[in-house]
Amino acid sequence: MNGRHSGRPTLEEVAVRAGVGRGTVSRVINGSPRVSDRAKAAVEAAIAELGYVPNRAARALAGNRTDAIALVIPEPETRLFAEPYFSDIIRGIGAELADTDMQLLLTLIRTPKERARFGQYLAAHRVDGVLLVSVHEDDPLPDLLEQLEMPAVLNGRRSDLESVSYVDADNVGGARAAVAHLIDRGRRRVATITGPLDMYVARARLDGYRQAMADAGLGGGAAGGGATGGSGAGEELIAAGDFTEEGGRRAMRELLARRPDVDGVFAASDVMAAGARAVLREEGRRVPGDVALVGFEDSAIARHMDPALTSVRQPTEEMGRTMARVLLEEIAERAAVRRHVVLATELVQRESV
Amino acid sequence: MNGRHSGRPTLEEVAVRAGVGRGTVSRVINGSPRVSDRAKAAVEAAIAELGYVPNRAARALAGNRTDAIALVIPEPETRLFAEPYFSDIIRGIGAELADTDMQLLLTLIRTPKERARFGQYLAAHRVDGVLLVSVHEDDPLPDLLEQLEMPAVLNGRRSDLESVSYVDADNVGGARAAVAHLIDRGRRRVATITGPLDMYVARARLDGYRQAMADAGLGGGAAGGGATGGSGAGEELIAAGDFTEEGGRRAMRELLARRPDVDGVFAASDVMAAGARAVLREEGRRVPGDVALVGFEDSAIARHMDPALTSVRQPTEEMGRTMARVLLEEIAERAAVRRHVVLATELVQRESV
DNA sequence: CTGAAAGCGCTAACAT
DNA sequence: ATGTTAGCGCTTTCAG
Repeated sequence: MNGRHSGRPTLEEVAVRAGVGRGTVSRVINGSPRVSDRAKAAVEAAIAELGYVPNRAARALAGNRTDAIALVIPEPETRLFAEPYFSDIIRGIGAELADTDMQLLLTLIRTPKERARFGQYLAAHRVDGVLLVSVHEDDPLPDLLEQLEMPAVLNGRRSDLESVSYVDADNVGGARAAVAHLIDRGRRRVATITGPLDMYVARARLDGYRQAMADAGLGGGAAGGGATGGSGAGEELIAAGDFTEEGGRRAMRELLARRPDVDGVFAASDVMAAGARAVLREEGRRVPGDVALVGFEDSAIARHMDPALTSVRQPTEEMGRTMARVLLEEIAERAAVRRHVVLATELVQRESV
Repeated sequence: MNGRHSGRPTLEEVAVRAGVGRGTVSRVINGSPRVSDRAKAAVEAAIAELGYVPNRAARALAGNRTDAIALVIPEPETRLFAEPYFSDIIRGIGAELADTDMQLLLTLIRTPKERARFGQYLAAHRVDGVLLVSVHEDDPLPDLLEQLEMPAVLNGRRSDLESVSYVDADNVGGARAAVAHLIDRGRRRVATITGPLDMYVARARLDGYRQAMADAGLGGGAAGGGATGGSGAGEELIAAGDFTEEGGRRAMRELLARRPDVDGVFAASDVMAAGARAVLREEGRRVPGDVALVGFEDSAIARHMDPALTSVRQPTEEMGRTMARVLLEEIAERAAVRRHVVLATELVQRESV
């Protein structure tokens, strides 16, 4: 009735080999300080000799934890935000997790049904924490996570009042710098192509645009303090996009129709900037000669865009790293301490403008 | 000594509620046919009422499996092959796994040390199977996997003699179609920019080039049957790249130096095609007027390249799907049946050339 | 067809 | 400091 060993040595065998009890072996493995050096050495030797590797499942079962975290990616977003952004995030997360024995579970959520099932998923204690990217304002997942008291970190935030821990780029600052740059270069009729305004990131970038315009005394709207509201004459310099190239095209056409004299455009994403540039060229405008473009670097295509195109770079990989670090901390302390991290962006000037 | 319930209902509770034994509940959950309809109904009702979700750790421990597979990505490759390729693969894998309760573990391997640790990782039975992308010819991982009798599926293959299961795109066919296309359009001095020839995928694409050249009676080398060997006058139309844009530039310059009269180029990746195009333009050649370009679509930038640029499209997402499907099959049958799947590519003609 | 019982390998509380 | 013991929740014989 015994002995259908799966081949691999168990903690028990290590204990025997080392001439100690199982408890001691467990303590050594988990780095408990309450072990004599002698015992510790013996155990470590036995582990090495036997090639012992702890069984995760057993550990998870007994310890009521999984040593795994989930990276949740809503499927639609994966397309929108151009993939390299995620790649970098993932790279960062991976880098941070490398020293840990924490596993990274990839969880793609594509349907509302799967979204619903996610609750169960978490409930089943299948992960110690959750990393969430591309959260929309009305995303119920963060609240669910909070209810379940599940450690979680968002990439970005739903609003200024985000309660769940998050790591975000300084979108306002980045946008502001981008627009200020255009203005510094002598552009006066600077327009912006926004992202979908139900996303905080899009609103933040629009805010940055407004602030920069206001700072320069140009009529970019009512802002200056950070409020997204505000309307006025400058509104005709604002066109809504949706972070897609086609959206960028549409918005650029709209802008051109409303203000043929536009001489600078800040697009809230490089993909939209690419679309805008295409339209500008079709319309016979020189870029950046007639119209200068600055985009937010969300995607790899930035590297393949017009070399003269300046853009706002986000510390994407660093964000991934930070997300993981924050999550690990949150898991370590059982307390629900929320952390809000905003990382600086950088204006990468490609050429003349 | 008991009762520090974690809150969630257990199989035992379901059994009590349904008025059956634990064994029966387990059978129902695992879809065993050896259960009466009555018992099954009772158990299902109890499960629904209690909101029972099986505990994966317990299951893994008792069943000696994990219901998880690992997607292994060598870090360096992640950069090379431009990320969208992976994104699509992952999307496909995710889609296929959605109906399963199989988990996807993301495993980034960046250092030789981590590569070494991977053996332990597997040994600890932490996954039921492995998905491997971007395998180099000298990659030891596939062999390790085979030794361990671990179900595994590669994306691509190390050579024509690959022993491990794989899912690959028809690189030879794609390259051949691309070059044939150029020749059909009247190009006669068609060159190729290859990938690193220590990768099968690069050799396969070169083979395709050679075959098409030979078919047309143009001196593309000695080939025709698939051998990569072969030299001759046509060799000067072949330049080695490394799948990077800069590599594409270098190769293009080389080509131009050797054969200023080149009128068509098949680049083994779109990233290199982009580099080649940049050089061509710098040199004052019109693309595709003077020199027509066809690239293999590995990356998203294809979408942003010259609209006149025709390219070879791979069924990337489908490949991911297939990989997952094949792996699941391999896991299901305990036997080590190797499957080799080659999916067709498609020539996407953008415009005139 | 279905209970009962024996673990899977580990952690953690309890005695020493 | 360390051995012992009792489970964690599930799968799987083994008897009926």
